[in-house]
Amino acid sequence: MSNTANKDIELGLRLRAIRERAGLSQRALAKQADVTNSTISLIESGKMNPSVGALRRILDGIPISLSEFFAFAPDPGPTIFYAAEELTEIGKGGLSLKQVGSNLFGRDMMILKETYAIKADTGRVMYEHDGQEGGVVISGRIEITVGAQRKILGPGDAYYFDSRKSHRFRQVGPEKCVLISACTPPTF
Amino acid sequence: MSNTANKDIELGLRLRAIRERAGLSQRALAKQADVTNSTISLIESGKMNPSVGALRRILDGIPISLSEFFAFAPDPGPTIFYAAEELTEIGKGGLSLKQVGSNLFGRDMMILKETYAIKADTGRVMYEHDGQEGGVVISGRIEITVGAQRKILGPGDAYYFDSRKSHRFRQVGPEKCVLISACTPPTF
DNA sequence: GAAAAGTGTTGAGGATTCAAAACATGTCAA
DNA sequence: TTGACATGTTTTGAATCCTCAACACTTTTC
Repeated sequence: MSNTANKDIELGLRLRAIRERAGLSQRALAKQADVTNSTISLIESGKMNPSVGALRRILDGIPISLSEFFAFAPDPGPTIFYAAEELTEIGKGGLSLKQVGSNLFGRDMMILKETYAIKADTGRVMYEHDGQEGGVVISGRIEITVGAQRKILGPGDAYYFDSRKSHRFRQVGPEKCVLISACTPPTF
Repeated sequence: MSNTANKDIELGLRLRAIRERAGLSQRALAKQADVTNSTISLIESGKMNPSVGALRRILDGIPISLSEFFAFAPDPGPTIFYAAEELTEIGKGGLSLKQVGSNLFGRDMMILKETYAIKADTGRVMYEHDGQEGGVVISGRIEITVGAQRKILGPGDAYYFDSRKSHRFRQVGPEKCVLISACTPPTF
């Protein structure tokens, strides 16, 4: 028994939870996974530290990816959903910025629905702040300048850049532009 | 040598890429990870199928989580703009996930355009990962379950929650559902 | 009720992992 | 060159995984 015994148990319980959620018995899973039932039993009871290969075969039989497996866990909680009318408007001028929730508490990101009116422009002054930002254009067209690069994006196009680069957004074309963006951290 | 040899190599190359990106030698990582350098060498050259415990110790020394490790896709790119066709498709089944840029490294966020076909469902298995996620619905309707809470969202509605809560997305209604989401972190 | 088939949980043994230390390069400084 | 130190690779042996098989128990079937 090594110093990783507790980790083994944690891993075992995780496997058991997922297997049971999938409605499989140890033997049924073993058959699909090309592993013996004893292996699964030992893993689930924390008495064995499986090889990655064995675990992979087992998870393939569920099926679930290794990445998903190690990310899985059960847990419940607080304020989550926002109706369209509830998005808080923080824009000004020809630029409407609708924020998902408040930016203040314990948020790692700010998510915005941005609507640029005809010729709306974040201005000649380029913004620079810590963090990163990205988004996807929903409708209309917008010209984005990041550092020395400039591009016009249309519906479905997207962007992602480090916010420390100077950047500017400018609506172009005959139609207002809507995009969904996210930025981190939520500092202003 | 088993039938998982190619998988072993894949895993080894993955480890090597991440280790080198972290600027660590095999011995340096071995010391931090409380593993011997030979173990790392054998894994990287695909001659050994490590135990989960060993791999965990090694990744702790980098550090990177198991989930991140298995989610990592070697694909660099300082790109800023992405044409609609260039968004990388990472979904499966009735669920289309189009990612703005490709994976983890140096990114604080992942931004997705998610398209749920009729009755598409992320499944009963609930996911957990560190970080937070949020999004805005563009069209269609979707039922989102987060922990004990459940709600149906339509165009313009939004959500934001801690990713450690178990969550599930399920398309409802007669029309496919499109939403833009962001999640954090692909941390390091 | 007894047989049959299901469940998860143990031992024994061959196969594999993993640590320790040697091996094989290559680089840098004297 | 020579030595000192870095890199990744390989060998050897003890520890561990993993299979096969049997075990103990519950549920289903006749």
